[in-house]
Amino acid sequence: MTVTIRDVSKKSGYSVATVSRVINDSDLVTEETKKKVGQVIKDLGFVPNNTARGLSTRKSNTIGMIVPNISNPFFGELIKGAEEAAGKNGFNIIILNSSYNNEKTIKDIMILKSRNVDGIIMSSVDFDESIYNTLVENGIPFVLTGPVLSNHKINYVSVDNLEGAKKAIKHLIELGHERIGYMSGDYASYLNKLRLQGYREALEANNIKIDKELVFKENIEKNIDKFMKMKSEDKPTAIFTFNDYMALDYMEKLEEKGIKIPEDVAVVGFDNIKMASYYSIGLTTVDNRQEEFGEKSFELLQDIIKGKTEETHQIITKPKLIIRKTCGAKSKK
Amino acid sequence: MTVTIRDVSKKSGYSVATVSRVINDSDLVTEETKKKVGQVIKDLGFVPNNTARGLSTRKSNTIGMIVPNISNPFFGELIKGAEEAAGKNGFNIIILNSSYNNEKTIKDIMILKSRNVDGIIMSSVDFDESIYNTLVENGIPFVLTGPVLSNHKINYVSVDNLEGAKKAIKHLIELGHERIGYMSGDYASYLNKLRLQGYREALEANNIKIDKELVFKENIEKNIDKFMKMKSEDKPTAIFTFNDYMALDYMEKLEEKGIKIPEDVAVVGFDNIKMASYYSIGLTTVDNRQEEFGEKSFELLQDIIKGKTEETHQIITKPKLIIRKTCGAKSKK
DNA sequence: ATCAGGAATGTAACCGGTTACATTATAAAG
DNA sequence: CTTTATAATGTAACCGGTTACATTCCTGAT
Repeated sequence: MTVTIRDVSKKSGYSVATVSRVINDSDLVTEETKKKVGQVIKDLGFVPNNTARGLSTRKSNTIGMIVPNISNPFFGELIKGAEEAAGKNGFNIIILNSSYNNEKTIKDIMILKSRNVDGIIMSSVDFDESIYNTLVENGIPFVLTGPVLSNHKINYVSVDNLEGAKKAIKHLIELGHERIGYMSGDYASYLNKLRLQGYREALEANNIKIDKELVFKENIEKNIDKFMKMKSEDKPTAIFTFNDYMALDYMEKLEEKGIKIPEDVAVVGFDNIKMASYYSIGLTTVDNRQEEFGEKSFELLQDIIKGKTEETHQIITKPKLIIRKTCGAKSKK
Repeated sequence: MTVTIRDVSKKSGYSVATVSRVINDSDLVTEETKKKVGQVIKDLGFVPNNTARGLSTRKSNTIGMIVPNISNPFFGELIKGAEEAAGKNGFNIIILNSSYNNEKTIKDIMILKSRNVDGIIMSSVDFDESIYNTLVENGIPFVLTGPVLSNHKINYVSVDNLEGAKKAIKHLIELGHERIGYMSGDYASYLNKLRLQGYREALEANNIKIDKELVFKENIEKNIDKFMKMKSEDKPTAIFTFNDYMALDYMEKLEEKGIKIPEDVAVVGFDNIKMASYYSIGLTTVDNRQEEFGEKSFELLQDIIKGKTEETHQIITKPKLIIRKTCGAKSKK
């Protein structure tokens, strides 16, 4: 039923090898034969079977992508960028949802291995030793997205988190704030550490001494409690949050308590998730351009797969501050 | 380097056929041999090569999924549901982004064909004849998500749009509204038609005569203009929008003009996108449960692939009204 | 005219599984 | 103790491509 290379061979009078060469646009074959065979291919509606191809070449032109949560647009954009770049290069993407679970991630890696993917783009928040080992032992090329805390030299693409945090803080300082708080949750990720460090460095660079009381590292409820109990003159006049999701959460809680944003306290987030841009929120934030990320991750992975590069690469993109309403900056309108 | 079935065969002393049977848990093989061979498989770390498997079985255990925009959480949730259901059944998903482009969609279908996917879940907004033909001519099982306007009997999973619209309108009527408007954009999709019809039927069922002036079918700007120019006694006191994205857009524009929601006009959307749930928005809307959709789509597709069903199926899920703030209903809090 | 060497094409093994069919072992029946 | 049916295992062809190596065909040099 399905048309194979041998059908094309028979009908065209050329051998399967030649047909194969035509398919792969080899320069071992004349322009004339290319035309003739090409015509037969069209006539028969022949489409090369990628599975068969993959078996003999040991390549699948497929890359795996493991993300914690597909429905989170943050990852959605990442996937979109990667998918587009992949498509342009004849690759397709198999998506797996790890649900933030490392055991599941390892299973996923093995699934991808059995499918002979050429490489994996990992967006695992908590990249640990067991994941690293699984990837390396199975000889699977991979690229990580996001900042990576690891003793191993690893390929990754990440935004410059330090720089992003600094831009946010610098902007707040320029708006006249001196008591700037940092609010995260109580889960101490490496990412959190980096952004907090950026916060500190920016303050120091502007000769503002760091007040430990302004670094809120408990869970959201406790942080809000602490904030509410502070004397007004002690309260921060601006808050930089670990990420946009948290910023939204904090804003919700603060507004419930009657705190006005940005009048009483300015807020700046990180990530620039879609929701941040919605008018009634207008969250000022640091854009880390997920889509571009996805694209770069794929490109790096492709270079690795094709053996264009031997060393590991750490690609750090520059973030951009998106000024909206919650920081209290005057809009140009 | 990679361990193959023949390595397992050699080391275990059994033939490749028996090893293959063990892998596939065939009951043609003794429990004892299963154990023995199983041990060798473990020892060698053998993982069956899915590509080779796919070549001989002509199955890939892969399904393709074509969506218009991966980064839109609406589709993200759909993908998530499908991915999870697929994973449980040993399937993986290749994602393709059609960017709302039908030509791209057809190319994507051919790519998926060359990859021998077992079936496709399509979430094409504008499912036309050419797409239908491509799928059928290539003998690819497929399931559509969303309502389908087609002369052909097609497998699809959709929410009951009529019912959803009716629930929304009924709720507004119960809140005391009599002048209820319908606002869409000027792109007349089948989906739009269905929801508009639900709106009409609900009004009629409640003996409210339909006022053409309250159906806004121009583009958003024009509709807003028209609304603003209406005499206050003519203005609708509540608006049902085609979907949540539009609801947000309309709300933004209306609030810019000083119209308060829900005091001046109540708003109800459709889809229950994530943003709708955010506190400062609190959009009352109709939930069509995308994730469940993805799951059901996969399950239906699987039945078709496995030949469990001959006829076509139209699965219609029941939507649920999510009452938040924009409809003006008193909150229970 | 003869030959070397490169270009174009062909032959057939191979990738790593599956499975129809063949064979052997095992047990029940005559 | 055959015969026969059945269960367990083995042999080898096959899925549809790729590609190393072999072959044929030209062209230009001697």
